[in-house]
Amino acid sequence: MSSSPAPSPLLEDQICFALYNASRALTARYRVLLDPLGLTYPQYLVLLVLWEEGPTSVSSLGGRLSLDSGTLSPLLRRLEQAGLITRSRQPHDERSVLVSLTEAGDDLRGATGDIQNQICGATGLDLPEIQALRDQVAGVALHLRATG
Amino acid sequence: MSSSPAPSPLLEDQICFALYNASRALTARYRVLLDPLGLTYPQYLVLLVLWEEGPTSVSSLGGRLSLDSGTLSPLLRRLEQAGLITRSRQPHDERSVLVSLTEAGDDLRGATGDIQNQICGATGLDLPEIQALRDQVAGVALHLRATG
DNA sequence: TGCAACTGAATTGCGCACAATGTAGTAGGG
DNA sequence: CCCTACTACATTGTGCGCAATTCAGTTGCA
Repeated sequence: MSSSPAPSPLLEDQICFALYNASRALTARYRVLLDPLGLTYPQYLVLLVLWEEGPTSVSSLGGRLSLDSGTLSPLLRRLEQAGLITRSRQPHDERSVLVSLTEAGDDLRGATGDIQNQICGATGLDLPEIQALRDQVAGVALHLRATG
Repeated sequence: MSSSPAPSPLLEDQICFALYNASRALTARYRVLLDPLGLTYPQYLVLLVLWEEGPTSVSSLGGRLSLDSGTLSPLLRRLEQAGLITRSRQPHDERSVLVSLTEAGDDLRGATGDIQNQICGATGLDLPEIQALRDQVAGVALHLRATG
């Protein structure tokens, strides 16, 4: 008590560790479900955007997912090699790359139908709780990105 | 409406993406604060445990942080090369490696004192809100890991 | 028109995460 | 005392995540 070793915060007290830990735990649950489809979790997120929006530029994907080309370029290359997407330069602007689903990529949508239910069940929360927590967490992320 | 392209969930509706995104956003804020100290965020977490517990085995660190030796071994090697920790085999069990802070590693504790306040401020929440959110998120992580 | 500034992707380098494997050390049963 | 099983850690390989750089293509302006 005399030299007071400074009050460094306990690990479990930190919101940051809670988010970091929960995010990894959730990704691990997704891994079990996505592995049979040959997908990783970030790849699945990219497909979600493509299923929702149709053909999308790399920069637009990056905007939705907050990922830069350093992450997306190799990820998209692997999806292309897997035959799930195609990449083509936009005619009116050769700098921009348009990412489109192949038929195989579109067909995967059906195979992922039940994943969401299983994940929600694994959280141990009911749907209103999940939605409330999601909105709170999304609000924090928005505030962090906006004031960065 | 005729062929019903299947109801794949919207990205923003997903609790998983919210956690994934918030975790990365928070790590990005830490990066700005930790970079001047030559630390990464996972390295900072390891130091938090060592400041709290004192000399700790690799497996104990892994238990606290939910990280395996594949992640911790190279991370600890970098902390050792930076002169912040030492690693030594336990005399009574040569399999176990005891991780201890050097004086430089212990001194870093003081330099990290204000980080926590700055991070809390960056979330846009007040302290009770942060604590409530932290407990909810930690509960989800616990449930996910326990039922995995 | 020519050229500087800008933009969108790709590449490079480094540090996690994590599965799978390897290895040294320990413990326990015969 | 062996021999097997087990444990703790290290290593290898793959895929993010992100900063920094490069490069082709575009835009704007003198």
